Amino acid sequence: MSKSLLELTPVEAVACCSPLTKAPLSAEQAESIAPLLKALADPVRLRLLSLVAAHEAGEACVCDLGDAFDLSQPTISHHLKVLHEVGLLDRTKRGVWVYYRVRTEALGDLVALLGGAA
Amino acid sequence: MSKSLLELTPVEAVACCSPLTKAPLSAEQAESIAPLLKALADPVRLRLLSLVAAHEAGEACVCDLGDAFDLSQPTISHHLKVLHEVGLLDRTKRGVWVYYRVRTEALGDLVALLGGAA
DNA sequence: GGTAGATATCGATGGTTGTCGATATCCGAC
DNA sequence: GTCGGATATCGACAACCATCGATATCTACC
Repeated sequence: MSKSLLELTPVEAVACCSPLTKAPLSAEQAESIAPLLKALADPVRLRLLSLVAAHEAGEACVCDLGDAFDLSQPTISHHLKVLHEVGLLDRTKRGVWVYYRVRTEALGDLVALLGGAA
Repeated sequence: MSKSLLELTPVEAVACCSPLTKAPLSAEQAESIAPLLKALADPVRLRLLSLVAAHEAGEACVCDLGDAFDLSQPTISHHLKVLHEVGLLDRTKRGVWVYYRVRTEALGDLVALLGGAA
């Protein structure tokens, strides 16, 4: 590979490994993948991801997402940023509004890592 | 269902939902599932799970696991407890030794939730 | 260019978590 | 029964994180 694992985003790193049930993860692999799971391991972010994924056209405007939560606008923005930074959400600005879209291949790679592909 | 979501272990709860890309998770569902992902979202626990899963016969003795890490024995024990409590690892004591085994159906349910089954 | 609305950033704070050393518990062997 | 080794629990501490209010930035529109 051309880049070190540590230079990759978590979603890129997760595609590098065979299923964790087949061969033990190296320490470096685990360190690269854990941030992706950490991003998912929050109830608010789980729901945000789910809301975006299940939204029509596979994308959702931030203005639609906040209403589902009893949280401040900065907090929602923070969670979306976390999901974006690990590579789970794509971000597009159209006019005043910002739209997020799920990077489905990222979820697919994670599923493969967890052994789903078998 | 007979039990409330909140009475279930995370691995039981994760089997309750359609893939999060198909329908938005409820707040209650997300709260039930997040602990399972939180348990996975640590590099040491990822490697522990992987080591156990990839070990011969699908189970591993604690005495075999500690050597792979530069961590104290209580820390390894703590991480194994976390994985056991959320339902990802089964625990069996044979004599002085304790063996852990991956609950593969738990991983399978998680994969289904993340959309792997499609 | 000034204003209003949408989203992001900043700084602070309380709660959570990974780690450790010390200690407890459990079990087999002698 | 007691000794030694394997594992778990406890209490403490530092690092991390979710959340907030205040504020900044960006864009369309008048």
